[in-house]
Amino acid sequence: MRQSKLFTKTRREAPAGEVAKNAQLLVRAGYIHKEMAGVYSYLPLGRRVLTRIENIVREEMDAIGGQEIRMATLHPSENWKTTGGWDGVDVLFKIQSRTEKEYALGQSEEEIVTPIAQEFVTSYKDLPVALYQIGQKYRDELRAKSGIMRGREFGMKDMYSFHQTQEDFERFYQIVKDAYFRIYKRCGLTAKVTEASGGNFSEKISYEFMVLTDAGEDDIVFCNACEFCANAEVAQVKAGDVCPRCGKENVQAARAVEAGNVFDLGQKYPKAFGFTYKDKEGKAQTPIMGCYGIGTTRLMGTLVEVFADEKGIVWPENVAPFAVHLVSLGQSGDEVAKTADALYEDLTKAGVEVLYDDRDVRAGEKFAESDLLGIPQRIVVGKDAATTGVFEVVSRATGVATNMPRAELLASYIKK
RNA sequence: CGGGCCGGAGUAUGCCGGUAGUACACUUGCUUUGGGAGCAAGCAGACCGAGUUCAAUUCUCGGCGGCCCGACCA
Repeated sequence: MRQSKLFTKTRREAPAGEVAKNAQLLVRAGYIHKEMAGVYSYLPLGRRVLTRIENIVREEMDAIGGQEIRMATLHPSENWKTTGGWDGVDVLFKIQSRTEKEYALGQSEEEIVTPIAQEFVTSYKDLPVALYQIGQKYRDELRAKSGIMRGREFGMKDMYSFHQTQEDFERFYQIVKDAYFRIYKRCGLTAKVTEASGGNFSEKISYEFMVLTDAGEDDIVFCNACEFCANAEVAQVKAGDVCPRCGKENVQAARAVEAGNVFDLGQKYPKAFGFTYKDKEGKAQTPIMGCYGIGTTRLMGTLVEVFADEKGIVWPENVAPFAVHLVSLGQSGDEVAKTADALYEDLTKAGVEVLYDDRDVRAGEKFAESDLLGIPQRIVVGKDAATTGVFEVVSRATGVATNMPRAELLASYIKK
């Protein structure tokens, strides 16, 4: 992609009154556009990052047998009235058509997925099954805040599983948990899982996946030697105490952001819809249900919060909008520009995703913008590169620069 | 939902009861070219409603919108 053709521009100044680092940087760098409080559009750069995050989530969900579907986000009010959510869920957006028919906007999809499953799951042979989607969610938050971390419209992966027994749900939960940890790891994050109450959502327990970052809203305590982790508000121990589970190490405290959750829904929704299947004896049974969420847009905001430095965004390799930022310091038509053009062609042919800054602007502006955009690797093409064929490769995260001859540079990408 | 602050060119801001000024961005020209350049010219602005006043962008009230703190948070 040639930067001269890229839609959007960077800004020098952060938008007024925007305090959240993720929103400041993503708006300044031209990744997102704010529509209103808690609602953002994703511009080409932002959409690329979000797609990469979604693809990581998609791969991991597919790998554990999840089947991707696409559910409606405009919901019939009847489904919500059936489960009690119409009056019971305060963040539910309710809308009315011009003929005064009522609808809800999806803030979660139990009310849709349960009747879908009901139609196709009629036998114990159809279980277990896990359905998921990646899409928009709408929540009527009283106060949207923290940029894309807590909006009224946001992206989420939500998966729903149905099982014959509680044991089978527990088995599947362990599989999902491992997949979640792989997702966070691939995004460069460290996560812990806590047990929490299910809120008004479920009388059963729920699990929250917490990513360690000072930008979080929750305080947690955890153990490095075992899986112990709890919300500090309800924990029986505090930092420095011996771990209550393994006794091997002392508990640590940290700030964290909730980046995923799992709810043991029991039979609440199947019961509400009268969803049963026939067991081996031909008797009607009600399935056990679980749901599993990961906020994709929140994950994107978390990555900005965790990795950004004073110069701008720093993307982990696996989610960056481009792998390489090729910065030409030449002016269109000169030898430097021709050298950069040729390298751009070769890298693109090699399958490398390159953002090529081919604009006729000054070097300082290009470097400042490059730092702001946060692409992991920068290749600088200056006078030296044009004459010697040696290119300067700089890591955005570490700032370390290395000089590589053209052939070696190309080979390093072909290996990958 | 309770409390606070705010609302002006595309963006960010200074001053002000009576010519709305500056910077960046954008357009044109010249110079410059390895860390957000310089000069010159140009384009472009008061959220809505009511009230006070000779006169309101400025003061008052209401609405709408934004941000922050708290509460809330599937």
